[in-house]
Amino acid sequence: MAADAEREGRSVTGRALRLLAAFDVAHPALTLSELARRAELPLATAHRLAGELESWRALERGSDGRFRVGNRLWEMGLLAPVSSRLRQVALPYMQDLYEATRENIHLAVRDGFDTLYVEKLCGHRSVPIVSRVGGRLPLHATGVGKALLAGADPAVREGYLGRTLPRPTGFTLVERGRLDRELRAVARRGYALTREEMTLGSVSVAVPVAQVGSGPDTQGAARRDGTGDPPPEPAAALGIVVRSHRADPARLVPPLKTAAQAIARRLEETARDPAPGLEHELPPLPR
Amino acid sequence: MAADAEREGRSVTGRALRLLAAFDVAHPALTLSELARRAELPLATAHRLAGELESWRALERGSDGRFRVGNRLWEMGLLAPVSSRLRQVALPYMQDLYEATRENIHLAVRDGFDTLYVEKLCGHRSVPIVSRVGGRLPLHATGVGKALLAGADPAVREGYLGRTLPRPTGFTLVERGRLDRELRAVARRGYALTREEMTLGSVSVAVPVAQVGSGPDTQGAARRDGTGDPPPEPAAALGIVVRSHRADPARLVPPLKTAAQAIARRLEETARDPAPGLEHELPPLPR
DNA sequence: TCTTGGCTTCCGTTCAGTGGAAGGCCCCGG
DNA sequence: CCGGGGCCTTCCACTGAACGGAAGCCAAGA
Repeated sequence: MAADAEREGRSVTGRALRLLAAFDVAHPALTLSELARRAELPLATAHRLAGELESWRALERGSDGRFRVGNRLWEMGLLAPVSSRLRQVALPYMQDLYEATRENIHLAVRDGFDTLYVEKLCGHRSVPIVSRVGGRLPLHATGVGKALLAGADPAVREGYLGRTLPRPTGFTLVERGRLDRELRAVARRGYALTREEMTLGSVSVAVPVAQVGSGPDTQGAARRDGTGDPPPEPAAALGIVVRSHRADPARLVPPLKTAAQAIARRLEETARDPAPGLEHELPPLPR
Repeated sequence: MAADAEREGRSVTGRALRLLAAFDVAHPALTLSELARRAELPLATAHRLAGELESWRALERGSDGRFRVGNRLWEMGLLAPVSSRLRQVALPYMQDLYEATRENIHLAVRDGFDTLYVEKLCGHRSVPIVSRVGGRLPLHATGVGKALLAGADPAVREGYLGRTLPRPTGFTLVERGRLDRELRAVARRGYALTREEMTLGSVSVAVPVAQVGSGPDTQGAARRDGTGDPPPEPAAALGIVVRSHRADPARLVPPLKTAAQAIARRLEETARDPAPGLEHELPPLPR
């Protein structure tokens, strides 16, 4: 740890990124001193680096003197594949699902040991829900999370199950054996069902969105041979959250599967073609 | 320029940010060499820095060896106020507008001399449109842009009008005098109307979302006195884009104004209260 | 008035960052 | 089969950019 701490912040880039990482949902705006404290940097250093980040508009400084994440960084972030490809492709299908059900529709990916929420549609009428776009929740307690974990690389599943898992409600499965069995069932069935395992009163149904042949050239050809590579981890998971007293959530599975398949297909298609129309973009140089 | 170029990339932070800035909509995935060329950095330097950014998950490297913007950066970006406050607050009202009209609903802010699109709702049925969340378009050619420019600081308006303006269609107003008159009219009316000035066949209507008293303590008190500070620049603009043959787009103004007012009010309210519920967030330390 | 806490600037020291060069890999064309 | 041209990676001696302690400024509060 001493060695790690030694290594981590030693590089300039590292220090700069530590400044950025000092922001989170609970602290979206920080004074210089707070920033320095949270990033564990000397004030003078934080001042210089934050100033530099500001001049590049990675940070912005409000009239109150506080630093916030800058529009430039937000713009950059939108270029991440989760947003610019996955979200883009999935959105119309998610909207169809929303309009048909008027419930919370979720799109998530696995990021390390977390469910990372990529998009969420909800109206006034939907169950209020803890998820947040860009937010994280444990994999084992959410519908989309179980769908992702069930399809994940065995090594990842092992690693996940080998830890002490948080237990948001009394219904959350945390014992290794039961959770493992549940995940196998999810994999077999092709969908995950979660009953109040994250939030009391909420039930969720989720299906994986299949990863297409990873290369850009596996097109119509018969998937290798019958044998082969273990099935690739799902690209994402698509889920719906409803009130627990709603009749038969399993009824939602077929439309979910249809949408997931369509998304997977479109993901594969768009993996090939070049770039969409470019416009009038990212013009101003900083400083 | 020589001096600028000299200054810009000289700092490590600068170099790192140049790497990030090498990505754009048309180039969301870059090989190391492309990255180095686009950032104008020696290959060895780009290699080292990109590796460091990767270890912090600001960049990710695909199985094809290409770098892409990382999920971590995307997550960070979502903490920017445009997304975490403005978008958050505006979204439900935008959805109401969408459900009532089924047309493209836009939320945008001014960023320098550009319209920066913060959110966009559109269904299958809406006019296909050039805007993109996180994308930029000229201020003078779009509905939201004109609403923003009309309310902007006079210095900004001056600066904008003093340049040579792009002319996406034959209907775009680019002569200084006419555009200036148009902007005054927009300010007087309280809404902007754009007829095929950006895209042939599309018309848009937009209203400003008022900036609330900037301090967190101007609450109920009478706005200073009658005299005072020039009216603050709008926080954002809200707009609808429809096909040009649709009857009377001005009919959309009242609902837009209502929504914009509601958004402004909620923005003011949420400016005060502390932080929303924090959860299970940003857990893993890199490397 | 004095204190406290936040912010900014300065400047001499030093060590992290630099980038040319060399080597490995793969693909293509002769 | 070999040579050339992409890519990517690693190495390492030099050097100037980054560091951060310290001092000074300002505003709020006691």
